[in-house]
Amino acid sequence: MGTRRKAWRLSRPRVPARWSVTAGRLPRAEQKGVAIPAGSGHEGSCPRCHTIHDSTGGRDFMTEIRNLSQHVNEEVTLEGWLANKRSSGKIAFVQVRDGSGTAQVVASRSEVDDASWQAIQEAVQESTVRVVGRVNEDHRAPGGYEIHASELELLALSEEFPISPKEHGTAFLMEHRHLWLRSSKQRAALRVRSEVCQAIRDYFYDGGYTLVDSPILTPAACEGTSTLFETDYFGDKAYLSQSGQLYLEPAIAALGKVYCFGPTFRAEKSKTRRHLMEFWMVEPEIAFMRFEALCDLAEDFVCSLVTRVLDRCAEDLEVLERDTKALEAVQKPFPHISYTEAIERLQAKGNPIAWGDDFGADDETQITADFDRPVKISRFPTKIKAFYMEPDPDNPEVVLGLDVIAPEGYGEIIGGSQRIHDLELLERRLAEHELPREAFEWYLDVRRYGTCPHSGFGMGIERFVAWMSGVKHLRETIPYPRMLNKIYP
RNA sequence: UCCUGGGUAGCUCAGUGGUAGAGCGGUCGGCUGUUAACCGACUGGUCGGGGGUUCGAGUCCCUCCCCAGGAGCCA
Repeated sequence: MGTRRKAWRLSRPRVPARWSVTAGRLPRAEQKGVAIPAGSGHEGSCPRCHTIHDSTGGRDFMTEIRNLSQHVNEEVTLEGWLANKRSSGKIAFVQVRDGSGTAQVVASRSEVDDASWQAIQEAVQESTVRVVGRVNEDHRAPGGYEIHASELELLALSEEFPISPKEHGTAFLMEHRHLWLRSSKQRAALRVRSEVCQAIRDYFYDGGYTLVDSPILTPAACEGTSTLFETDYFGDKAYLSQSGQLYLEPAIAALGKVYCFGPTFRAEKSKTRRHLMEFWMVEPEIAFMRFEALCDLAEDFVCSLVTRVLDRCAEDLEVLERDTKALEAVQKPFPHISYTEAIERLQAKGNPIAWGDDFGADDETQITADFDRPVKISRFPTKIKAFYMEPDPDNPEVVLGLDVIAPEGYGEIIGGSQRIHDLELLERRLAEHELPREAFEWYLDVRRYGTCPHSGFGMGIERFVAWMSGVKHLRETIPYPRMLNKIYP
């Protein structure tokens, strides 16, 4: 290491980055101590919080910054990235980020050894460091806790970090997406995403659903409408899945209530803040569920997720400057209007839309503008919806389809329907949509071998996370967005 | 694919026909409680590519490339 260090170009400490300092994250609800069984190889771990014993050198316990409040007046060891540094000659304030939070480290010239002081001078933004010091409560420190360093070791000097303290354009940031992830708002949005995904799994697990993974590589279009990514499958054509729904329907006969949750792909040349080429979708499908129950499920599901995010992501929402009042208003029941009523409402506002037209982005915004929570719209004209949707028994011109539109312009977050369970009708619809019958034989089997009414919906994860986070563009709700003609990094 | 707005220093931008600019960054120096620290000095350019008009083009014209936002489609 010593020889390596000499090879590095020494440079002066950099001026602080503007990245916000989320110091000393308090432990989340689950982060309680875990008992470490003897002989597990982790005997060195702190019994009060998840810490990692550094087995390579038998050094002190390594503490996660989120747990600092549990170590007041104790000496701790931290390893992390230098997020920011300010210096006044004989005293330095170093913000260290370890993934669990950011902590302020205070180093006085008179209290650290020469090597540590030299390391502090040399370390630049995003260098990795090891800090040993005592945890103090101090109102002057962001987060309320700071570490008075006794030692600071420069583990790896960083090259000049491209993301500097002042503003950057989105094009530049997207080129550096892998580095942009380190900034506070990006970290907060990804944590919200993680929480949403966990909440989804918990909701369905607790509800008795079985996870049924649908294939990514499929032989044909699911709905026959979207443009799909094509790939070679040993000489045959295969397509990246745009929905798992069709593969879920056979599974309900085996497992009753099922869901899939994974990436989906659309090759449409959509270039808007509400579209990605690769996005994640969760799709429940339930045997014997009729339309009204589906509407209730979608509503309950959304409310459950919103509550969970408000409950567990308060700190992240603050970093994101999300107005949580708008989310707190999301309570049952959601307004529920028919497609026809939605058209009438739009026309009353002077919108030239006609019955039979599909809603555009502006139309959706106009509809939700009247409400403070998501809006359910149902019973769409048969011809603008997918082939598998069950006709309304009261009016065969419309189908038992449901869209849930998020407020604040985030658009359609849920689309679902009761499915056609009658074999003959489904065969007719396939023909009307000019879909290749032979490719759907397996799908028709669901109706041949003991059919039942059933329903399901799909929810786009990124749109939901964007709505929760108050982020305007979906690209900031997924770690590595795939966008029109853009696949780097 | 179409519509609109852009491309000037590492980054964000100003510059509407006459010497290429600012802030931030970077480098050097100063500062013992900083909060996007601050103060001083220094550093920084194929003005997206090509062609044209002009005594003279970052600026006007043509063309191509790239980026952003939106439309259609959807989650």
